[in-house]
Amino acid sequence: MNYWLMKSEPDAFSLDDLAARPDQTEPWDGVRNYQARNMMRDQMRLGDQILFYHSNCAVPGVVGIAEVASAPYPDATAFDPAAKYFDPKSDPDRPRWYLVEVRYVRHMTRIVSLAELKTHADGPLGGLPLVRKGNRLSVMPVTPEQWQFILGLERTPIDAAQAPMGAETKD
DNA sequence: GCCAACGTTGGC
DNA sequence: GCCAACGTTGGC
Repeated sequence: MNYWLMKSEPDAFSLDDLAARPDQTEPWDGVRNYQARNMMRDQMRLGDQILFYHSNCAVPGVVGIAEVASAPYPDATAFDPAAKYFDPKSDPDRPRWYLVEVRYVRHMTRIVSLAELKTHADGPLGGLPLVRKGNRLSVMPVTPEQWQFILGLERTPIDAAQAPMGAETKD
């Protein structure tokens, strides 16, 4: 089994939105980045575990767990001229874009913020693209060690003296 | 809202 | 194949 981190803008599609879906499952359509596509198409397997990450929001960070709920298949939104992510270079005979379905597992007991994750960028999370400057990948692999470490952070209360700027709840 | 970092496009 | 221009991502 593999581990992943997947980003979503909560204004567009949040973890709550996923939990509210029928079967708590959603096709992860709209990915138009080759690296992200390759990981979904070539490496994701049913049951792989996903850190669900909220980007472009007040407190970016890992908000929950999801899992891969289907085999990869072509992203049909690329074929639809009316769709936001229409791509005329993709057609059903030679699909350019692929997706997997993602199923809700649970919310984190607390948000593990990007700011907090970054405090470990020179340690256990050194190899995680998310904490490296300028990273824009919306789907990335997570090692078993990184996965366990991040879940360990979840179980550890934030020490106020060590809390990164911005990790506190906004007022 | 700003802007740095990045990926893609297209002229040459 | 190079690279400047452009559009997008996403933290802050």
